[in-house]
Order: sequence, then structure tokens, then C-alpha cells
Amino acid sequence: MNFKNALNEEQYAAVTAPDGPSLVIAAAGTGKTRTLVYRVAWLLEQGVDPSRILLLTFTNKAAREMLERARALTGDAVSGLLGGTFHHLANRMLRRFAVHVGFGNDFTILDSDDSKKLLKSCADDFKMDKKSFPKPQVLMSIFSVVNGRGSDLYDELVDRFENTEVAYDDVIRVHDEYQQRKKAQNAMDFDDLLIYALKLFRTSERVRDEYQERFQYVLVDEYQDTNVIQADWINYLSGKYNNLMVVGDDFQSIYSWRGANFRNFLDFSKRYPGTKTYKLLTNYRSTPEILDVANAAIAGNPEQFQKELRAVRDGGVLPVFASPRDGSEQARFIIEKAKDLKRRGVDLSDMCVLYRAHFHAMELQMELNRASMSYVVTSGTRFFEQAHIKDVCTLLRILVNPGDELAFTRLLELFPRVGKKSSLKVFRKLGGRVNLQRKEVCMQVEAALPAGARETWKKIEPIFLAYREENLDTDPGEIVYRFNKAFYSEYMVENFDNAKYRAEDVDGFIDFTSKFETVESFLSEIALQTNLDAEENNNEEPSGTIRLSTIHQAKGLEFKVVFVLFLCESMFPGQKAVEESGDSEERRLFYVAVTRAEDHLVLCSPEVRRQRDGGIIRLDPSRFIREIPTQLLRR
DNA sequence: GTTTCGGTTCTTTTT
DNA sequence: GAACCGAAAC
Repeated sequence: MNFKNALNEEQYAAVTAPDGPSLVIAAAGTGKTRTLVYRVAWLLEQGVDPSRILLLTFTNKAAREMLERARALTGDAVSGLLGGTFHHLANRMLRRFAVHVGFGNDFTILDSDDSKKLLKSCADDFKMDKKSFPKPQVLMSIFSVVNGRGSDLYDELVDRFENTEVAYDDVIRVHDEYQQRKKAQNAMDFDDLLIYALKLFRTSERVRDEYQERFQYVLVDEYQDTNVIQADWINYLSGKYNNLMVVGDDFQSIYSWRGANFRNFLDFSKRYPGTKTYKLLTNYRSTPEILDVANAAIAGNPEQFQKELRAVRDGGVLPVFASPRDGSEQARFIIEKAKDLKRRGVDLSDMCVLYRAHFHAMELQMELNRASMSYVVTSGTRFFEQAHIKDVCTLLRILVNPGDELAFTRLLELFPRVGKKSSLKVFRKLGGRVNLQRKEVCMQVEAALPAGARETWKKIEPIFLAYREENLDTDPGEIVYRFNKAFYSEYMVENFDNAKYRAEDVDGFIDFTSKFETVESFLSEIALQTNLDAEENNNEEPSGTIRLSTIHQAKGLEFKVVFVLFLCESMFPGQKAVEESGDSEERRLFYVAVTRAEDHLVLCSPEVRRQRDGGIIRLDPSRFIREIPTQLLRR
């Protein structure tokens, strides 16, 4: 393979970097993925065994894309290479060694919905005063930051709730209870996967040695988004051979709210003496006019590797700034503009509307419907977290992990006249373990149910018994199918007004399960793979369809045309975000949005926002707009 | 004591 | 939409 021809000088240097630690500072649109993929190819060509290379990413999408591209480049030579998200790797290891950290290897993974429910249940157990006790969502986000930073919960609570009524001790008690309940039901939340994977490396020499020996080369994507746990874990993973290459861009660090610390990135060469640093600054994506805006937008931010994107493309048109009167006019303006560009030969699928938060796009969605334009929203609600999908998975969860309290209570709550209290009572009466493969346990459950719910139970009981008799543990779809047929399809009709749509979802879901060979691998996969539907939409690339997305979800993507909505003070930058941690991360988010655009960039800042109750709020243009020299924008 | 139901409120960002 | 709250119904 001719690497010199395929790469520019900057990329070539990084791809062919010698052994040892290397830091690749890859600005937006400079071929970061390309560089990583060629690095893999390069290592393979040097004779490195693919199974001894580890490639870590943050999202499933990124992992999939890189593996596909590597395969396209090298063919089967790449087989055996381990590539995936941090959470995937952690899950993989813990399925083998969870017993070393006090869990069963058949542990359940709690998604954010499960975690919140469990936390709520813990708070209810303590009868916490409803008014002053923080909501599960708020607590989860604090716990997550504490986990990510490795900071002290108490300090964080003081920081967050000073001058409020919140009793820190109560929160800490609930937190401890939450930890215990997870252990008791053999379940880990997302953070736990990382925490216990790291703990495994800290405490078990055998495990550490095995993996350190295996991973001769470690490549990490988006390193600026790692938290303390991930950075320490990476340090262990690459600890023996020290061939660690991390790639990232401090300008695009947008995950500090979940504990990411781009100091990991800035201080990389301090942590790893002898680090070779490579910079990719040549931008192939955008016109010079767009890059001028990007460079101007980010220049004032503190604490960063100073760098400017270099354009190689020819000049294009100036980015546009518009201030429509309100959200609807903004929506109509975008639709007109999109139609206009379409007439000039740009397909709608090459356009993307970006925004800070999903609800910013409500009015646009309405107007798009009215104009009968087709659009896709990159999943706000995640496919596997929808109620009906989670419902049909409860049986599988209980069968795999009889201690799964959340799954068991969820199942019982589907029955008539059974709610939170009764379901938990039944679960506790049975000793916190319900092995439904055993006939006598099934009968105990039945006896414990209120009379009105027993009939329903009888309908699904045969499925549990068949699980072992017919060896259905290799066929997750069959369980879901039988459950749906025996009970759930009817339940949907009675309980959802859009039952038909949900029924289709469930059918599609059953087809999807056929890809998996064991119930366990299936369950881990859907817990970690939060949006399958987005993945499928991406593959189709429907032409004539405009895409709507949050900026976070558009990271790493590029579009010929990019619209940015609601660039107004208190919306973008978001008020809460600024209050909590200043505006620098919001500014980086804006930078990410701008650098997605190849040819056309349209920034919108409506003058007012209409509220549900009919009220009108005046909006000021975002500081990010004001920071851009006026001659760089066309009004 | 629980469950259900109807009305109200508010939406950050993700594995 | 879904999470929450209070009141009515079981």
C-alpha cells in the first residue's frame, strides 16, 4: 500500500509514528478518522497481529465506521482487531471476571431509565421529603460527574446545593442505598461498567497481565472526552508495551458535563514522557469563509492548544446570519432556503439543521410537516429505551438474572391492579431472587399476586417453563415473540393510543433479535447500543430527506449545508450550562456546529420566542454571533 | 393502603 | 411525550 500517496504530510507522520506514546491533535475536518484507519493498516503492514490492536471510541457509530473503513482498506487482514466503545470493552471483560469485583458474571446492565427508577425507589424507601429532595435525574447527573472526576460526593453536593434546603446527608444515604441495591440485584449502571473494569485492573494481577500482554497497540479516538476513570484505565491497558496513540481535539471537547476532562488531553505529554506530538491542521472539509468564522469563534477560549484551521478549498460564499421574528418564521426561512439550494442542485440529504436541545426544533418539525417535506430526526428518544421495547425484554432479563428487581417489578406492573408497591412486595416476599425456570417458583409468584392479576400470569407462565425445556437461551427472539403473542400485543391495544405503530416496532425488534446467538449477548448489546434506528437510517441515506440533529449527535459528521437554530442568549449558550460551568464549553459546541459545514452555513437568531402559554420572550442574539467580526457574515 | 386517572409542567447534551 | 402531583376509586 502506498501510504505517501494516500495521505498528506501531517497525516503521514502520524500514521507512521514510531512505537511509544503519541498525541495526535486533529482539528475538525482534517482527516482524523482517515489517519486512525491508515494507522491500523500501517501497523498490520508492519506485521502486527490484528488481535493485539485495541481501538477505543466513544460511540458505537464511530467504532463501526472505523472498522468498516479499515476492512475496506485492508480486507480480512483486520479480522480479530478489537474495536468498540469503552463500555463495550468493559462489558466484555466483566462478563468474564465480574466475580473478582463482587458481582455475578450474569449481571444486568441498567440503562439510564432503569437507573433513575432504582434511584427513585431508594429515595422513596427513605421517605425523603418530596419538596426539597432532588429529582432522580439531577442526582444521577451529579453522581455521574463525581464518578467521572473521581471527586468527593459531599464536596460536589455543597458546590451544587449551597444555599438550598437540600440535606446533603440524605442524598448520601440514598446514594449508599443505591449502590447496595445494585449489588443486591447484580446490576451495574453505565458508570459502574467503567468503574469496575478499572477496579478489576487495579486488584487482579492476573487479569491485568493478560490484557496488558494482549494489547501491544492501543489507539484511542476523541481522547479529549475521556474522564479520569477512562484515562486511568487506558493507562493500564497500554501499560506493558506503552504503544499508546491518542487522537483528539481540545476545541471539540463537549462532554465535561459527564465528567470528561480535556486536561487529560492537554497534559498527555506530561503523563507520558517521550510523547511525540503530531498536528493535523489542514482542513479538507470547509470553504475558507466557513473556517474564518470557526477560527474567530473559538479564538477567545481559555486553556487550549492554540491552532488555526488551514483551508485548502477554493473560496465559496459568505456564511449567512439571519434574525427572523420568531421560531415559526425561522422555520419557514430555513425551508425556503433549503428549497432554494435544492433548485441549485444540492440534495436535501446533504443538508442538516443543528440545534442545542431537541425541543428547539419543535416549530421546525411542525412547519416541515405542513410543507410536506420529509425529514429525519436523529433520535431524541432512544429506540431501546421506549416503554414497549423495554417491556418485551423483561422476561429475558429475569431469566438471565433472577435477581433483576427492576425487570421483575416492571413485568408485574403490566398486570391489572398491580403497581409499584405490590410488585416490590412480591419480589421481596420471594427473597429477592426469582428463578422462573422452576415450576415451584412460578407457583409462588402466582400465589402472591392479587386475584385479578393471576389470569394474566397464567398466560405467560408457560414461556418461562419452556425456556429451559426447549433450550431457548440461544434464541432471544422466540421468547419475545411468545410473550408478545400471549399477552403483550393485547396489552398495547388496551394501553397505548398508538398501539399499531408500537406493534410494528415490536415486530421489527423481534426480527432484529435473530442476529444474536445468546440471550446474554443480546441483552448487553441492546443496553449499550442505545439507538439502533439511527444506525439504520444512516445506512439508507434517504435522498430528498433533510436531517435534524443536536450538535452533540452530529459530532464527526459533515454536510454541504448546515443551519444552526436559536443562536440566542439563554438558549445557545444555554442558561443552565453557563450558570454551572461558564460559557467556554458552549463555545466549543458552537465551534463543532460551524465546522460541520462544507459549503453553506446559515446561522439563525430569532428575535422572540413564543411559549406554550402564549407568552412572548424577547431574545438577544447569542454572544457567539457578536464575537464574530461582522465582515465575515452576510446579513 | 394502593392504584388509577386526569391534569399540569417542562423539556441539554450521551454510553 | 413522560414525569409528576393530587384526588378519586378500588
